[in-house]
Amino acid sequence: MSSIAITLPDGSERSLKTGSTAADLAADIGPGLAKAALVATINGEQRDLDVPLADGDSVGLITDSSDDGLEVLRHSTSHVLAQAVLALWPGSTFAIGPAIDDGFYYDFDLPGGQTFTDDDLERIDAKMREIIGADQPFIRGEVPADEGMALFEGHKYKQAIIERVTSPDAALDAEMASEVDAAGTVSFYRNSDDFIDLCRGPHVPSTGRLGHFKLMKVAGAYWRGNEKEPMLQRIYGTAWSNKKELKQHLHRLEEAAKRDHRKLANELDLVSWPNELGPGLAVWHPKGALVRKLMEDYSRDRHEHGGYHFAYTPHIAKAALWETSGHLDFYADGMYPPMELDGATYYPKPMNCPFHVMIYKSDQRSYRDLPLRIFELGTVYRYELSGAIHGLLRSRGFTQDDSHIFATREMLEDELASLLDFVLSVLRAFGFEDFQAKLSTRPPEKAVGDDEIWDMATEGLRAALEKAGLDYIVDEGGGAFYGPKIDVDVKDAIGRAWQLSTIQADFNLPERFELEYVANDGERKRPVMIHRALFGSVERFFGVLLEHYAGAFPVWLAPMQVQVLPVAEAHDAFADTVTARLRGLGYRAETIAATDPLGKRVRAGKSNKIPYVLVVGDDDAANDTVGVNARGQDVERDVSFETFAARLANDVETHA
RNA sequence: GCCCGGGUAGCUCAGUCGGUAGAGCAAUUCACUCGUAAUGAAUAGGUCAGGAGUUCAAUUCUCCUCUCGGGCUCCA
Repeated sequence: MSSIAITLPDGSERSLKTGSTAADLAADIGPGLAKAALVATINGEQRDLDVPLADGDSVGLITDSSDDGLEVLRHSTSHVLAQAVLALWPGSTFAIGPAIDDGFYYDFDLPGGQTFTDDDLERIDAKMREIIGADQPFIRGEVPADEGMALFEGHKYKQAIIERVTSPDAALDAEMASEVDAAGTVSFYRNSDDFIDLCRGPHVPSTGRLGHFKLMKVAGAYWRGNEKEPMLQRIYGTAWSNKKELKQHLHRLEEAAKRDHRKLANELDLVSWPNELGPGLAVWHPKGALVRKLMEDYSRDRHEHGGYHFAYTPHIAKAALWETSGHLDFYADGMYPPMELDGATYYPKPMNCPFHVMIYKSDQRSYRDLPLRIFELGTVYRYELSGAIHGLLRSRGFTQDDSHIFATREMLEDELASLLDFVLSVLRAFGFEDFQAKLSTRPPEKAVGDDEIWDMATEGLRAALEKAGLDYIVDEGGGAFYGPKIDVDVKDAIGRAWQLSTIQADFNLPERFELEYVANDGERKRPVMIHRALFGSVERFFGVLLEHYAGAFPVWLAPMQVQVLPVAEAHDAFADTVTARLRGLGYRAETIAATDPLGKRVRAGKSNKIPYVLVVGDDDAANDTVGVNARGQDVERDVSFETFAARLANDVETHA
């Protein structure tokens, strides 16, 4: 047979000469595609373009306009990074280098424990561009494992990978999966006489296809992600199909940096982290505290109307409580150390749950009392690793909007459904519209509770998600040992996902604390507990809101809602009456007296992201009007006070 | 906790190849009284994160500590 038939993704067939490769197919279809194609899918599997095709193959061509193509491009760029580093640091060795979101990384071990500095990135970048300029082909080879070991003589991490993936019971981890095939043979790619890398592939045909990349940063990373293993030197980069995409990505990073809540907290005078306090401990300045109070007030109001009972509990408790709860057994590392006094040992609380359990236990409970919903804004202290601390998003002292719901098994499903509705409703009130949920089910080992209750709770959570019409993924076996859970992520204004709310069933604490209620048949039964945090932590939620709104809080949350600017000193008195009237209506308003020029005061108001900056002059004093500068909008002159007040009222009412 | 990089005025930063520091903004005072994103001038403000070492001399070099940032790990 001198020709083969190939099926294309659209179902059409194409006839090619025997021995043709995927690259030939691309060329046959058109020169544009020949240039753009990076890899092929052959019968559903990604392969290099130089792979010969067989009669009857289904073949698709992947370009850099697809996610798959970008991934290949990034993976190939990581190889070029490795080649550059190995060339520049003789004696260095390399571990793994996968594609990741937006880019790639590669882990290295430099001789003599050397480390990269930021300056090294420039040298590496230059070397990489040299390699790309040389347009070296990526040539695949395959050898048995033992030959592979010889091929990577002196490269212990590569050898470890070969051993790992070719051992019969190799549990392939995801990171290594991109390195090799687990079929007793290993594949590698040769770019030049000096460089080969263990790799499953596929790769772009040659290094000349690459180039729109930027090395971003140097970081330490443990070999195999295990803190017991050696620390390797990781270089991160970003790579795109063209210059414009790369530029846009860098621009997005800049925009995200502008929204950094730590930067905004400083600029807007909301929160600070004095070194004197210690890592992960913040002080809330008046403006930040005001926003937080508004958030908390809103939360309390919703909970009050949602059938919750408020509670307050202490910040410390004796060791016995934490022994019963189990925290000292499995969470001691995360707890602040104990305080000894009066012959007893006290711990700061890392969680509120045991206290709410105490409230439950303070009385004999009937099924008629259930569900019992306890709510507290409870401040907890956790000893987070110093390197894990991140502004308000991860701190050592924070306030959970913590609810514990005690219910019977029979009530579980309805309760979970209404809880989820409640959570979503409150999140929407804060301007979040886009949600993604995760349902985590029973872990394969070590779980408490019988099958029946796990099923009931898991199905209850699933039903709640279905009923709410929420997108969700299932993390099989991802639940805690004490019960299944739902985590809710929200997407912010620039598309980043934040995990905020959680609803967790708990079969463990009711056992440990021997909780009971009297059922309608007089029997004593064990209730189920549900942990539910909505903001997660007030501090973290505040940080997320700050980034979501880029500091421009909606009117109902803005620490200062209106500034009134008299044009000149002659108008100070009228400005004061406008301010006083607004305050009388319950708004947060202030006059900025005419000591500075108007332009300067307008600018300051805008910089502080004040929702409304009003300017009042002669005309306004005469006609009881104001000049309205709404944040982000053009000036409106001669607006009557009443019209403006109605607009404010509407903004606050609708949370606009 | 681990790897890398930082810490200079309230803020954003410059600077000193070792001779104890500078700008802009902010603050204060004075003048200007102004209809929409920075009026002008003057003044004040710093143990150059802290400690130790080397040196005639350290903010600068070295070491340690604290702390911040980026990652890793962790977040039952």
